[in-house]
Amino acid sequence: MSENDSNFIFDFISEDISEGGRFEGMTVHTRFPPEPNGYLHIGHAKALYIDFHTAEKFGGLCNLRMDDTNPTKEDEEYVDAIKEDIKWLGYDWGDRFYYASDYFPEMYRFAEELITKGLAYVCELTADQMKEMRGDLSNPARSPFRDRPAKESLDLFRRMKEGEFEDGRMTVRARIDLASGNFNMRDPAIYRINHMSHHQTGDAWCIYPMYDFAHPIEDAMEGITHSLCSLEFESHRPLYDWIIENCSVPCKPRQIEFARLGINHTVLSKRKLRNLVENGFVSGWDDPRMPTLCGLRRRGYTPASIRVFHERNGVSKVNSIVDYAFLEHCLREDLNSNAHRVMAVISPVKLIIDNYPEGVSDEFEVENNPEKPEDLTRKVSFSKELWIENDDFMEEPSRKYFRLFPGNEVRLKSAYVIKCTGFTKDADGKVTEVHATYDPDSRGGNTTDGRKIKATIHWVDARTAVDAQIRLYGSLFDTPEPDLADCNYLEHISPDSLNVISGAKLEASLASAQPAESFQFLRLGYFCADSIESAAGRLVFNRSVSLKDSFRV
RNA sequence: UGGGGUGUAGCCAAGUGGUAAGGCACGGGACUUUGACUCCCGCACUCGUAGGUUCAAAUCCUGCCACCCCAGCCA
Repeated sequence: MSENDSNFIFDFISEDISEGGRFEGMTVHTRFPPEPNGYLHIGHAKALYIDFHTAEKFGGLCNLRMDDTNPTKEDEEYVDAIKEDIKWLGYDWGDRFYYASDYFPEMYRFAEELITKGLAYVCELTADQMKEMRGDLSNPARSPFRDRPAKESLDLFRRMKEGEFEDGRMTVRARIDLASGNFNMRDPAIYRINHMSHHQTGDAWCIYPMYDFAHPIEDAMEGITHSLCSLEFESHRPLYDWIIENCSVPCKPRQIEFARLGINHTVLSKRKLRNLVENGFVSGWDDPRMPTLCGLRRRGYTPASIRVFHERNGVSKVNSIVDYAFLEHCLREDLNSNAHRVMAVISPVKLIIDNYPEGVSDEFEVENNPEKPEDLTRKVSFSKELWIENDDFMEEPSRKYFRLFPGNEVRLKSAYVIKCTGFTKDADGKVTEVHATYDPDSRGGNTTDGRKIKATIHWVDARTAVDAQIRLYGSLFDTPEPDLADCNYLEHISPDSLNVISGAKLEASLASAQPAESFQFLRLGYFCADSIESAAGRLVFNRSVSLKDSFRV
């Protein structure tokens, strides 16, 4: 784990499980409770990291639970996607996979218990009336049904469950404090009527529990000791505790809140992301421009890089916006030490080695990763005609340019030292071919007379090169913080956030690259094999570029 | 205006009465079979702010300021 693996949550938990603490001698148990109404994004990965890592830290367990108490917004499609993304990220919930809906029967009984104790009642205020009677900062809320006898509420609640009433006709409300400064305590609704088929329970229920009532019960049913959630639930904690205190649940979990993640240039709102998908601004939840886990996966992000990103960002209660550059740093670091390096020429120009025999092919052993000799080498073919990067040649070298220009020597990575002898241009003055001679004694790239070669460039054999399209992905958004701006964020989608470059040349070894396999390309950054087009041999690669280098204005 | 939170560098973040860790970004240098990577060096006399307590305060006390969350039958 990271160098500084401590945070305020750990401090609370340590205290809780030590002598005299509320969970003395107990095993720490956490849970990750997504609502299956969208795909997981990098922000959820922070919660995943916190939930799973915290459990692990204390030798405990973390459950995966679908928080599916509102069938209106949820769908089975998301359940599978969420599980897949969590597995990909590398977290394991073992056999502890649950649905909040598993506990609907218990929740119903706890609601009955509250009513029986006079701590809840059936309220017939409409949504609008309830809003009107909610009160304000200086006036308490009201409800004419608050003192309804328990027997009557119990009867109505049963009839609600039997489907006797239409949607919205009545609710069950916890009887707490209509004058509380905390609006969540002003007799919050705990059950509502919704005649809708649920993706797990079908038509078994037409009343569904509200989050504030359901969540503490879900946690308690699973023996969760620490219910970690984001800051916006801080003012719900008194209600969480009230439910735990007044229902005869099997354990008393403690809720601890942490700040959620913000990343600049990045929208992390499920609602907005869904909007992008549904309106066709992107190709889907896994469009590589999306901050979803599946999008990042296609973009070439490795699970380790995302985990490390959150690990190093730390956990606090400060609403913070992390630089996107930090995420990129975490990826580069991982790729640099773990990904195979390959050669690709994005903007090719032909290099002809005039003194190299025609029709002859040679092969060079190139290390896959200089930092990891155990990753061995691959063979790269070489011949008289090669492709090199357009900007590795200059007709008139500028100051401090030490790559290829007439008269200059340069090393072809792992191959030979060559000397530029000339070039040809077309009618438009564009360089079409660069000519050079090679030093036959420099096989492998080392000179025999000890002369120093200042620059090394990458290349691809023209005879075996694979043609490719490179997709350049920039940020989807141009404003620094579209997520924070209360404006029409769709207006801020950068029209150039996707740019396709054709005619790139790749090393032949990439012909068999697997989708979503990540490579590091010498000098060019990092790539991910995204998909292989049906047209034979055409690979499509994503190239992630850092924002400052991107082509955006 | 009620309740709940948070303020340490451009961005994260440690720090819990003993004289401001670390990372990103940035600037400089060394090295290099890629100008990448790696490695060095630099980057807060001061912790939102004003006072107070103390030999000593980012840490304790008081006032003020700024920002975030809460009045869904969403989660």
